[in-house]
Amino acid sequence: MKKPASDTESGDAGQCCPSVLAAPLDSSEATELAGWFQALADPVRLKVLSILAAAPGGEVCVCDFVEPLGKSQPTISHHLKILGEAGLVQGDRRGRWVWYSLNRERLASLRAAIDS
Amino acid sequence: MKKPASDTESGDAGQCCPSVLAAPLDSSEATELAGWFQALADPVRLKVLSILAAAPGGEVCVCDFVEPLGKSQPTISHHLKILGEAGLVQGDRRGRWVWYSLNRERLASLRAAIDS
DNA sequence: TCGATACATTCACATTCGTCAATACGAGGT
DNA sequence: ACCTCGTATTGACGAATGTGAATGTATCGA
Repeated sequence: MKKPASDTESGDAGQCCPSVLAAPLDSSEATELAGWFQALADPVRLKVLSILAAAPGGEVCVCDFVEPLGKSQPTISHHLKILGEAGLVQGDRRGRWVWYSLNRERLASLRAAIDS
Repeated sequence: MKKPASDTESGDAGQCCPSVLAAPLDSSEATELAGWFQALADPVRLKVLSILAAAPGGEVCVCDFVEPLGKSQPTISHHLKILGEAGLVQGDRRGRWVWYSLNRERLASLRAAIDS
């Protein structure tokens, strides 16, 4: 009822990504952020990220995901595509193999989005 | 790889919540984390959190979500339930109204889970 | 007690998602 | 050329999700 209407874009000057806790999100920002979090909302994809984070060279080829994840190769390829579209991982083809690596900047963006 | 690990209680002994980037997640940890992120994977729920974060007293009653979210009251109640089950918000009944507030500790846990 | 108000629950529906079998694509190796 | 291996895509299926109409449950005021 009596909303003080104290919102406004207080200090949102050109930040890197929408923040949940800054000001009321508009629809496009909320949808974009939700898409990124949706990429994290699956145990298989979280395992992919953790395996990538723990990999010595920071890179893991697709074939090395199959056994620890216990999923079929098409399923893993599907999840890698989703993570790639979310900007969380990127693949690099070398010969017959594709090596995936973590995009820690995007992960930091997501962390900043829920920063208090 | 080697990071200063300057965060506060991040001794990996008895940490507060699973971390994506620590070690390869086991299935139960991955499922729990995925459930929390899934609560964030919807634009309506992100808007709920942002409205709560911007509320002057830190509390918003359900009726005040209806207009800014543009969804039906049952739909909003549904989303509040999901956020509550994820531990991200909590409701307090006062008379005919229920005031919801943000659980910033849980949000901090999620932030820590993707901390690099 | 009755009616009105605020919120939660149930139900039904359309859409999306995760999964795998089958298949296609692409890059060596012979 | 072929064939093999690693990866991506397609198609189909069941399961989960977001939504609102209808209904249920409390709480307050008259």
